[in-house]
Amino acid sequence: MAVRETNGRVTRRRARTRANLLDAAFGVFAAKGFGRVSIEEVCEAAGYSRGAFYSNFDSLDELFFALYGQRAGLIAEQVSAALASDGPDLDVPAAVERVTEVLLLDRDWLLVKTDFLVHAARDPDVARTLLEHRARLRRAIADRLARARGHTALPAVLGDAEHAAHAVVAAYDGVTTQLLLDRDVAHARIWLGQLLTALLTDGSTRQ
Amino acid sequence: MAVRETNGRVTRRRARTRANLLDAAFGVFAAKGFGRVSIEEVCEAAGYSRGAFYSNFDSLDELFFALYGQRAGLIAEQVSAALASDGPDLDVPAAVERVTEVLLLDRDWLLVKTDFLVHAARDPDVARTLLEHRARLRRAIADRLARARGHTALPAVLGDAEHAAHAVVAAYDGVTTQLLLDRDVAHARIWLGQLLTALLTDGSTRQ
DNA sequence: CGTATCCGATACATTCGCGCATCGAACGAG
DNA sequence: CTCGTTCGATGCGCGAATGTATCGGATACG
Repeated sequence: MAVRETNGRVTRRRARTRANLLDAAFGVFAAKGFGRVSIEEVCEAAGYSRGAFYSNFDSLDELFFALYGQRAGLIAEQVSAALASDGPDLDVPAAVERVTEVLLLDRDWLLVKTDFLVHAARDPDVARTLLEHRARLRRAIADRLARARGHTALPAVLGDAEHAAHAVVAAYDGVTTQLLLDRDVAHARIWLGQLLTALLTDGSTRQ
Repeated sequence: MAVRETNGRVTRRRARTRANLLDAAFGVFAAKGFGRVSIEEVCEAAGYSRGAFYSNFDSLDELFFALYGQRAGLIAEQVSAALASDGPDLDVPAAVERVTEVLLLDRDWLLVKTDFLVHAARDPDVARTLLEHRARLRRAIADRLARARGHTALPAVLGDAEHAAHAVVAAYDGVTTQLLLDRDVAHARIWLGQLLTALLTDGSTRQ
Protein backbone atom coordinates (compact mmCIF):
# COMPACT_ATOMS: atom_id res chain seq x y z
CA MET A 1 0.00 0.00 0.00
CA ALA A 2 1.12 3.53 -0.60
CA VAL A 3 -0.07 4.98 2.68
CA ARG A 4 2.35 3.59 5.19
CA GLU A 5 0.32 2.95 8.26
CA THR A 6 -0.39 6.55 9.16
CA ASN A 7 -2.27 6.14 12.41
CA GLY A 8 -5.77 7.29 11.55
CA ARG A 9 -5.10 11.01 11.86
CA VAL A 10 -4.61 13.43 8.95
CA THR A 11 -6.22 13.60 5.60
CA ARG A 12 -7.62 16.78 4.01
CA ARG A 13 -4.65 17.96 2.05
CA ARG A 14 -3.70 14.43 1.27
CA ALA A 15 -7.08 13.62 -0.20
CA ARG A 16 -6.90 16.69 -2.38
CA THR A 17 -3.39 15.80 -3.56
CA ARG A 18 -4.44 12.30 -4.41
CA ALA A 19 -7.45 13.55 -6.36
CA ASN A 20 -5.32 16.06 -8.22
CA LEU A 21 -2.84 13.36 -9.17
CA LEU A 22 -5.65 11.14 -10.42
CA ASP A 23 -7.21 13.92 -12.47
CA ALA A 24 -3.92 14.91 -14.03
CA ALA A 25 -3.10 11.28 -14.73
CA PHE A 26 -6.40 10.84 -16.55
CA GLY A 27 -5.48 13.57 -19.01
CA VAL A 28 -1.95 12.34 -19.50
CA PHE A 29 -2.95 8.70 -19.92
CA ALA A 30 -5.64 9.62 -22.43
CA ALA A 31 -3.21 11.71 -24.44
CA LYS A 32 -0.22 9.41 -24.54
CA GLY A 33 -1.32 5.96 -23.47
CA PHE A 34 -0.41 4.05 -20.35
CA GLY A 35 2.74 2.51 -21.76
CA ARG A 36 4.19 5.85 -22.80
CA VAL A 37 3.72 7.84 -19.64
CA SER A 38 6.34 8.41 -16.95
CA ILE A 39 5.70 9.16 -13.32
CA GLU A 40 7.44 12.46 -13.82
CA GLU A 41 4.93 13.50 -16.48
CA VAL A 42 2.00 12.82 -14.21
CA CYS A 43 3.60 14.81 -11.40
CA GLU A 44 4.38 17.72 -13.67
CA ALA A 45 0.84 17.79 -15.04
CA ALA A 46 -0.56 17.78 -11.50
CA GLY A 47 1.91 20.35 -10.21
CA TYR A 48 3.61 18.11 -7.65
CA SER A 49 7.00 16.55 -7.28
CA ARG A 50 7.83 12.87 -7.43
CA GLY A 51 7.96 12.70 -3.68
CA ALA A 52 4.27 13.48 -3.53
CA PHE A 53 3.57 10.74 -6.00
CA TYR A 54 5.45 8.07 -4.09
CA SER A 55 3.79 9.21 -0.92
CA ASN A 56 0.40 8.42 -2.43
CA PHE A 57 1.04 5.51 -4.76
CA ASP A 58 3.52 2.69 -5.00
CA SER A 59 3.71 2.62 -8.77
CA LEU A 60 2.16 3.85 -11.99
CA ASP A 61 0.29 0.58 -12.14
CA GLU A 62 -1.37 1.21 -8.84
CA LEU A 63 -2.39 4.70 -9.83
CA PHE A 64 -3.75 3.43 -13.13
CA PHE A 65 -5.79 0.81 -11.35
CA ALA A 66 -7.19 3.37 -8.92
CA LEU A 67 -7.96 5.72 -11.77
CA TYR A 68 -9.89 3.07 -13.62
CA GLY A 69 -11.89 2.17 -10.54
CA GLN A 70 -12.81 5.77 -9.91
CA ARG A 71 -13.96 6.57 -13.43
CA ALA A 72 -15.64 3.23 -14.07
CA GLY A 73 -17.67 3.69 -10.91
CA LEU A 74 -18.73 7.11 -12.10
CA ILE A 75 -19.88 5.81 -15.47
CA ALA A 76 -21.71 2.90 -13.87
CA GLU A 77 -23.65 5.32 -11.68
CA GLN A 78 -24.59 7.45 -14.64
CA VAL A 79 -25.78 4.45 -16.63
CA SER A 80 -27.83 3.19 -13.73
CA ALA A 81 -29.35 6.62 -13.34
CA ALA A 82 -30.16 6.78 -17.03
CA LEU A 83 -31.82 3.39 -16.87
CA ALA A 84 -33.78 4.20 -13.77
CA SER A 85 -34.98 7.60 -14.89
CA ASP A 86 -38.25 6.40 -16.35
CA GLY A 87 -41.19 4.51 -15.05
CA PRO A 88 -41.41 0.82 -14.22
CA ASP A 89 -42.09 -0.04 -17.84
CA LEU A 90 -39.04 0.18 -20.07
CA ASP A 91 -39.25 2.10 -23.31
CA VAL A 92 -36.39 0.49 -25.23
CA PRO A 93 -35.68 3.17 -27.84
CA ALA A 94 -35.75 5.95 -25.25
CA ALA A 95 -33.51 4.02 -22.88
CA VAL A 96 -31.07 3.27 -25.68
CA GLU A 97 -30.96 6.96 -26.48
CA ARG A 98 -30.20 7.96 -22.92
CA VAL A 99 -27.65 5.26 -22.17
CA THR A 100 -25.84 5.85 -25.43
CA GLU A 101 -25.50 9.49 -24.52
CA VAL A 102 -23.65 8.55 -21.33
CA LEU A 103 -21.54 5.74 -22.72
CA LEU A 104 -20.20 7.56 -25.75
CA LEU A 105 -19.71 10.89 -24.04
CA ASP A 106 -16.00 11.11 -23.55
CA ARG A 107 -13.35 9.93 -25.99
CA ASP A 108 -10.64 10.25 -23.35
CA TRP A 109 -12.47 7.77 -21.21
CA LEU A 110 -12.73 5.30 -24.06
CA LEU A 111 -8.98 5.57 -24.59
CA VAL A 112 -8.17 4.95 -20.94
CA LYS A 113 -10.72 2.18 -20.73
CA THR A 114 -9.20 0.40 -23.72
CA ASP A 115 -5.71 0.77 -22.29
CA PHE A 116 -7.03 -0.84 -19.16
CA LEU A 117 -8.56 -3.67 -21.14
CA VAL A 118 -5.18 -4.37 -22.73
CA HIS A 119 -3.65 -4.32 -19.31
CA ALA A 120 -6.25 -6.68 -17.91
CA ALA A 121 -5.88 -9.05 -20.84
CA ARG A 122 -2.37 -9.84 -19.62
CA ASP A 123 -3.02 -9.93 -15.89
CA PRO A 124 -5.64 -12.39 -14.60
CA ASP A 125 -6.09 -10.48 -11.34
CA VAL A 126 -6.85 -7.25 -13.13
CA ALA A 127 -9.04 -9.16 -15.57
CA ARG A 128 -11.12 -10.49 -12.71
CA THR A 129 -11.77 -6.97 -11.48
CA LEU A 130 -12.80 -5.82 -14.92
CA LEU A 131 -15.02 -8.86 -15.43
CA GLU A 132 -16.78 -8.16 -12.16
CA HIS A 133 -17.38 -4.59 -13.15
CA ARG A 134 -18.79 -5.69 -16.48
CA ALA A 135 -20.95 -8.27 -14.75
CA ARG A 136 -22.45 -5.56 -12.55
CA LEU A 137 -23.25 -3.44 -15.58
CA ARG A 138 -24.80 -6.42 -17.34
CA ARG A 139 -26.96 -7.23 -14.37
CA ALA A 140 -28.25 -3.68 -14.20
CA ILE A 141 -29.12 -3.86 -17.87
CA ALA A 142 -30.66 -7.32 -17.61
CA ASP A 143 -32.84 -6.33 -14.67
CA ARG A 144 -34.10 -3.39 -16.60
CA LEU A 145 -34.53 -5.36 -19.77
CA ALA A 146 -36.61 -8.00 -18.05
CA ARG A 147 -39.28 -5.42 -17.38
CA ALA A 148 -39.68 -4.72 -21.04
CA ARG A 149 -40.68 -8.22 -21.89
CA GLY A 150 -44.36 -7.55 -22.15
CA HIS A 151 -43.70 -4.36 -24.03
CA THR A 152 -41.36 -5.52 -26.78
CA ALA A 153 -40.53 -9.16 -27.21
CA LEU A 154 -36.87 -10.09 -27.25
CA PRO A 155 -35.80 -12.23 -30.18
CA ALA A 156 -35.68 -15.89 -29.37
CA VAL A 157 -32.08 -16.45 -30.48
CA LEU A 158 -30.73 -14.49 -27.56
CA GLY A 159 -32.72 -16.37 -25.00
CA ASP A 160 -33.18 -14.68 -21.66
CA ALA A 161 -32.58 -11.12 -20.53
CA GLU A 162 -29.13 -12.06 -19.25
CA HIS A 163 -28.06 -13.06 -22.74
CA ALA A 164 -29.60 -9.94 -24.19
CA ALA A 165 -27.62 -7.80 -21.76
CA HIS A 166 -24.51 -9.62 -22.86
CA ALA A 167 -25.32 -8.67 -26.41
CA VAL A 168 -25.79 -5.05 -25.41
CA VAL A 169 -22.33 -4.94 -23.89
CA ALA A 170 -20.83 -6.63 -26.94
CA ALA A 171 -22.46 -4.06 -29.20
CA TYR A 172 -21.10 -1.29 -27.04
CA ASP A 173 -17.60 -2.74 -27.22
CA GLY A 174 -17.88 -3.11 -30.97
CA VAL A 175 -18.99 0.46 -31.49
CA THR A 176 -16.28 1.69 -29.12
CA THR A 177 -13.63 0.09 -31.31
CA GLN A 178 -14.95 1.79 -34.42
CA LEU A 179 -15.31 5.12 -32.64
CA LEU A 180 -11.72 5.03 -31.42
CA LEU A 181 -10.64 4.86 -35.04
CA ASP A 182 -12.95 7.23 -36.88
CA ARG A 183 -13.66 9.69 -34.04
CA ASP A 184 -17.18 10.23 -35.31
CA VAL A 185 -19.28 10.34 -32.16
CA ALA A 186 -22.50 11.34 -33.87
CA HIS A 187 -22.28 8.40 -36.24
CA ALA A 188 -21.34 6.06 -33.42
CA ARG A 189 -24.51 7.01 -31.54
CA ILE A 190 -26.71 6.33 -34.53
CA TRP A 191 -24.87 3.12 -35.21
CA LEU A 192 -25.11 1.86 -31.64
CA GLY A 193 -28.80 2.66 -31.70
CA GLN A 194 -29.31 0.61 -34.86
CA LEU A 195 -27.30 -2.30 -33.50
CA LEU A 196 -29.18 -2.38 -30.24
CA THR A 197 -32.46 -2.12 -32.04
CA ALA A 198 -31.52 -5.01 -34.29
CA LEU A 199 -30.48 -7.06 -31.29
CA LEU A 200 -33.22 -6.22 -28.82
CA THR A 201 -36.27 -6.17 -31.00
CA ASP A 202 -37.68 -8.88 -33.15
CA GLY A 203 -36.47 -8.14 -36.68
CA SER A 204 -39.83 -8.90 -38.19
CA THR A 205 -41.64 -6.33 -36.09
CA ARG A 206 -39.65 -3.43 -37.51
CA GLN A 207 -40.94 -1.69 -40.63
CA MET B 1 13.44 3.89 -44.14
CA ALA B 2 15.55 1.27 -42.47
CA VAL B 3 17.19 -0.08 -45.60
CA ARG B 4 19.48 2.64 -46.77
CA GLU B 5 19.34 2.39 -50.55
CA THR B 6 21.17 -0.90 -50.90
CA ASN B 7 21.58 -1.16 -54.65
CA GLY B 8 19.85 -4.36 -55.49
CA ARG B 9 22.45 -6.86 -54.48
CA VAL B 10 22.23 -9.29 -51.57
CA THR B 11 18.95 -10.01 -49.93
CA ARG B 12 18.44 -13.57 -48.83
CA ARG B 13 19.96 -13.48 -45.41
CA ARG B 14 18.50 -10.08 -44.83
CA ALA B 15 15.01 -11.26 -45.59
CA ARG B 16 15.44 -14.12 -43.18
CA THR B 17 16.77 -11.84 -40.46
CA ARG B 18 13.87 -9.50 -40.90
CA ALA B 19 11.39 -12.34 -40.77
CA ASN B 20 13.02 -13.76 -37.66
CA LEU B 21 12.87 -10.39 -35.95
CA LEU B 22 9.20 -10.04 -36.83
CA ASP B 23 8.37 -13.51 -35.56
CA ALA B 24 10.22 -13.00 -32.32
CA ALA B 25 8.62 -9.60 -31.88
CA PHE B 26 5.18 -11.13 -32.26
CA GLY B 27 5.76 -13.39 -29.31
CA VAL B 28 7.28 -10.69 -27.16
CA PHE B 29 4.57 -8.13 -27.94
CA ALA B 30 1.85 -10.64 -27.24
CA ALA B 31 3.38 -11.57 -23.92
CA LYS B 32 4.23 -8.16 -22.54
CA GLY B 33 2.40 -5.57 -24.58
CA PHE B 34 3.79 -2.99 -26.95
CA GLY B 35 4.38 -0.33 -24.32
CA ARG B 36 6.42 -2.64 -22.11
CA VAL B 37 8.84 -4.07 -24.64
CA SER B 38 12.36 -2.84 -25.34
CA ILE B 39 14.29 -3.25 -28.56
CA GLU B 40 16.80 -5.30 -26.65
CA GLU B 41 14.15 -7.83 -25.66
CA VAL B 42 13.07 -8.35 -29.23
CA CYS B 43 16.66 -8.84 -30.37
CA GLU B 44 17.37 -11.29 -27.60
CA ALA B 45 14.29 -13.33 -28.42
CA ALA B 46 15.29 -13.43 -32.07
CA GLY B 47 18.92 -14.23 -31.33
CA TYR B 48 20.38 -11.07 -32.82
CA SER B 49 22.01 -7.97 -31.43
CA ARG B 50 20.67 -4.45 -31.61
CA GLY B 51 22.80 -3.63 -34.64
CA ALA B 52 20.80 -6.09 -36.71
CA PHE B 53 17.63 -4.45 -35.49
CA TYR B 54 18.64 -0.94 -36.45
CA SER B 55 19.80 -2.19 -39.81
CA ASN B 56 16.31 -3.48 -40.54
CA PHE B 57 14.04 -1.05 -38.73
CA ASP B 58 14.23 2.55 -37.63
CA SER B 59 12.27 2.10 -34.43
CA LEU B 60 10.06 -0.23 -32.45
CA ASP B 61 7.11 1.64 -33.88
CA GLU B 62 8.11 0.82 -37.41
CA LEU B 63 8.58 -2.84 -36.56
CA PHE B 64 5.23 -2.94 -34.81
CA PHE B 65 3.56 -1.40 -37.82
CA ALA B 66 5.21 -3.88 -40.18
CA LEU B 67 4.26 -6.73 -37.88
CA TYR B 68 0.64 -5.71 -37.86
CA GLY B 69 0.56 -5.40 -41.63
CA GLN B 70 2.03 -8.84 -42.06
CA ARG B 71 -0.29 -10.66 -39.70
CA ALA B 72 -3.41 -8.74 -40.63
CA GLY B 73 -2.80 -9.60 -44.26
CA LEU B 74 -2.51 -13.24 -43.31
CA ILE B 75 -5.79 -13.22 -41.41
CA ALA B 76 -7.54 -11.36 -44.21
CA GLU B 77 -6.47 -14.03 -46.68
CA GLN B 78 -7.69 -16.79 -44.42
CA VAL B 79 -11.06 -15.12 -43.95
CA SER B 80 -11.44 -14.57 -47.66
CA ALA B 81 -10.57 -18.18 -48.26
CA ALA B 82 -13.07 -19.32 -45.67
CA LEU B 83 -15.76 -17.18 -47.27
CA ALA B 84 -14.98 -18.36 -50.78
CA SER B 85 -14.73 -22.04 -49.96
CA ASP B 86 -18.31 -22.86 -50.78
CA GLY B 87 -20.46 -22.45 -53.80
CA PRO B 88 -21.97 -19.28 -55.19
CA ASP B 89 -24.85 -19.42 -52.73
CA LEU B 90 -23.93 -18.49 -49.18
CA ASP B 91 -24.95 -20.74 -46.34
CA VAL B 92 -24.89 -18.26 -43.45
CA PRO B 93 -24.54 -20.65 -40.48
CA ALA B 94 -21.80 -22.66 -42.19
CA ALA B 95 -19.92 -19.53 -43.19
CA VAL B 96 -20.21 -18.14 -39.67
CA GLU B 97 -18.77 -21.37 -38.36
CA ARG B 98 -15.78 -21.29 -40.69
CA VAL B 99 -14.98 -17.61 -40.31
CA THR B 100 -15.28 -17.77 -36.55
CA GLU B 101 -12.77 -20.58 -36.53
CA VAL B 102 -10.22 -18.35 -38.26
CA LEU B 103 -10.92 -15.14 -36.41
CA LEU B 104 -10.82 -16.53 -32.90
CA LEU B 105 -7.93 -18.88 -33.48
CA ASP B 106 -5.05 -17.16 -31.79
CA ARG B 107 -5.19 -15.26 -28.54
CA ASP B 108 -1.74 -13.78 -29.14
CA TRP B 109 -2.98 -12.19 -32.31
CA LEU B 110 -5.95 -10.67 -30.52
CA LEU B 111 -3.58 -9.15 -27.97
CA VAL B 112 -1.32 -7.64 -30.59
CA LYS B 113 -4.29 -6.45 -32.61
CA THR B 114 -5.77 -4.68 -29.63
CA ASP B 115 -2.45 -3.07 -28.81
CA PHE B 116 -2.39 -1.83 -32.36
CA LEU B 117 -5.89 -0.47 -32.03
CA VAL B 118 -4.85 1.53 -28.99
CA HIS B 119 -1.88 2.79 -30.92
CA ALA B 120 -4.03 3.77 -33.89
CA ALA B 121 -6.54 5.51 -31.67
CA ARG B 122 -3.89 8.10 -30.86
CA ASP B 123 -2.32 8.47 -34.28
CA PRO B 124 -4.56 9.51 -37.17
CA ASP B 125 -2.15 8.17 -39.79
CA VAL B 126 -2.06 4.73 -38.24
CA ALA B 127 -5.81 4.92 -37.76
CA ARG B 128 -6.29 5.51 -41.47
CA THR B 129 -4.33 2.38 -42.26
CA LEU B 130 -6.35 0.32 -39.83
CA LEU B 131 -9.62 1.75 -41.12
CA GLU B 132 -8.67 0.84 -44.67
CA HIS B 133 -7.88 -2.69 -43.62
CA ARG B 134 -11.21 -2.96 -41.86
CA ALA B 135 -12.96 -1.53 -44.89
CA ARG B 136 -11.44 -4.22 -47.09
CA LEU B 137 -12.59 -6.91 -44.71
CA ARG B 138 -16.08 -5.40 -44.61
CA ARG B 139 -16.29 -5.28 -48.37
CA ALA B 140 -15.33 -8.94 -48.66
CA ILE B 141 -18.05 -9.79 -46.16
CA ALA B 142 -20.61 -7.54 -47.79
CA ASP B 143 -19.96 -9.02 -51.23
CA ARG B 144 -20.42 -12.47 -49.88
CA LEU B 145 -23.44 -11.48 -47.85
CA ALA B 146 -25.17 -9.96 -50.85
CA ARG B 147 -25.33 -13.41 -52.44
CA ALA B 148 -27.27 -14.78 -49.53
CA ARG B 149 -30.18 -12.45 -50.00
CA GLY B 150 -32.40 -14.92 -51.74
CA HIS B 151 -31.47 -17.57 -49.24
CA THR B 152 -32.02 -15.85 -45.93
CA ALA B 153 -33.46 -12.37 -45.73
CA LEU B 154 -31.48 -9.80 -43.83
CA PRO B 155 -33.43 -7.94 -41.16
CA ALA B 156 -34.72 -4.59 -42.32
CA VAL B 157 -33.16 -2.54 -39.53
CA LEU B 158 -29.68 -3.06 -40.85
CA GLY B 159 -30.52 -2.04 -44.37
CA ASP B 160 -28.14 -3.16 -47.07
CA ALA B 161 -25.35 -5.72 -47.07
CA GLU B 162 -22.79 -3.01 -46.37
CA HIS B 163 -24.51 -2.20 -43.08
CA ALA B 164 -24.81 -5.86 -42.26
CA ALA B 165 -21.08 -6.32 -42.80
CA HIS B 166 -20.49 -3.40 -40.48
CA ALA B 167 -22.55 -5.20 -37.87
CA VAL B 168 -20.55 -8.37 -38.33
CA VAL B 169 -17.32 -6.52 -37.64
CA ALA B 170 -18.82 -4.83 -34.60
CA ALA B 171 -19.93 -8.20 -33.24
CA TYR B 172 -16.46 -9.58 -33.79
CA ASP B 173 -14.92 -6.63 -31.93
CA GLY B 174 -17.36 -7.06 -29.09
CA VAL B 175 -16.65 -10.76 -28.70
CA THR B 176 -12.92 -10.10 -28.92
CA THR B 177 -13.12 -7.80 -25.93
CA GLN B 178 -14.91 -10.39 -23.84
CA LEU B 179 -12.54 -13.14 -24.96
CA LEU B 180 -9.49 -11.12 -23.99
CA LEU B 181 -10.83 -11.04 -20.46
CA ASP B 182 -12.28 -14.48 -19.85
CA ARG B 183 -9.98 -16.49 -22.18
CA ASP B 184 -12.79 -18.87 -22.99
CA VAL B 185 -12.40 -19.49 -26.71
CA ALA B 186 -15.03 -22.18 -26.94
CA HIS B 187 -17.62 -19.95 -25.37
CA ALA B 188 -16.58 -17.02 -27.53
CA ARG B 189 -17.21 -19.09 -30.66
CA ILE B 190 -20.69 -20.04 -29.54
CA TRP B 191 -21.38 -16.51 -28.49
CA LEU B 192 -20.17 -14.97 -31.74
CA GLY B 193 -22.30 -17.46 -33.62
CA GLN B 194 -25.40 -16.47 -31.66
CA LEU B 195 -24.71 -12.77 -32.12
CA LEU B 196 -24.20 -13.08 -35.85
CA THR B 197 -27.29 -15.23 -36.16
CA ALA B 198 -29.30 -12.64 -34.28
CA LEU B 199 -27.94 -9.89 -36.47
CA LEU B 200 -27.99 -11.55 -39.86
CA THR B 201 -31.23 -13.44 -39.75
CA ASP B 202 -34.71 -12.19 -39.21
CA GLY B 203 -35.46 -12.82 -35.55
CA SER B 204 -38.91 -14.14 -36.30
CA THR B 205 -37.65 -16.81 -38.63
CA ARG B 206 -35.64 -18.56 -35.95
CA GLN B 207 -37.32 -21.19 -33.80
C1' DC C 1 3.16 23.12 18.40
C1' DG C 2 3.94 18.47 16.57
C1' DT C 3 3.77 15.81 12.84
C1' DA C 4 2.07 14.06 8.48
C1' DT C 5 2.97 15.52 3.94
C1' DC C 6 5.46 17.34 0.21
C1' DC C 7 9.80 18.92 -2.02
C1' DG C 8 14.05 18.46 -4.45
C1' DA C 9 18.42 16.35 -4.94
C1' DT C 10 20.76 12.12 -5.47
C1' DA C 11 22.15 7.40 -6.55
C1' DC C 12 21.07 3.78 -9.40
C1' DA C 13 19.09 1.16 -13.42
C1' DT C 14 17.61 0.78 -17.94
C1' DT C 15 17.48 1.77 -22.61
C1' DC C 16 18.61 4.15 -26.76
C1' DG C 17 21.09 5.27 -30.87
C1' DC C 18 25.20 5.05 -33.29
C1' DG C 19 30.18 4.51 -34.97
C1' DC C 20 33.24 1.17 -36.30
C1' DA C 21 35.65 -3.19 -36.80
C1' DT C 22 34.53 -7.69 -38.28
C1' DC C 23 32.24 -11.28 -40.66
C1' DG C 24 30.28 -13.98 -44.26
C1' DA C 25 27.38 -14.65 -48.47
C1' DA C 26 27.44 -14.26 -53.33
C1' DC C 27 29.75 -14.10 -57.49
C1' DG C 28 33.26 -14.47 -61.01
C1' DA C 29 37.82 -16.17 -62.39
C1' DG C 30 40.44 -20.06 -63.01
C1' DC D 1 33.53 -27.14 -59.11
C1' DT D 2 36.68 -24.43 -55.95
C1' DC D 3 38.42 -20.58 -54.09
C1' DG D 4 39.45 -15.71 -53.32
C1' DT D 5 37.65 -11.05 -53.41
C1' DT D 6 34.42 -7.64 -52.36
C1' DC D 7 30.86 -5.19 -50.27
C1' DG D 8 27.03 -4.90 -47.38
C1' DA D 9 25.23 -6.94 -43.11
C1' DT D 10 26.20 -7.80 -38.32
C1' DG D 11 27.57 -7.35 -33.48
C1' DC D 12 30.06 -4.84 -29.91
C1' DG D 13 30.22 -1.47 -26.65
C1' DC D 14 30.29 3.50 -25.47
C1' DG D 15 28.07 7.90 -24.02
C1' DA D 16 23.91 10.22 -23.51
C1' DA D 17 19.30 10.42 -22.19
C1' DT D 18 15.49 9.05 -19.59
C1' DG D 19 13.27 7.04 -15.76
C1' DT D 20 12.93 4.94 -10.94
C1' DA D 21 13.11 4.84 -6.14
C1' DT D 22 14.62 6.80 -1.81
C1' DC D 23 15.88 10.07 1.74
C1' DG D 24 16.56 14.12 4.81
C1' DG D 25 14.89 18.57 5.43
C1' DA D 26 11.32 22.26 4.83
C1' DT D 27 6.42 23.29 5.31
C1' DA D 28 1.85 23.89 6.35
C1' DC D 29 -1.98 21.56 8.26
C1' DG D 30 -4.79 20.17 12.23
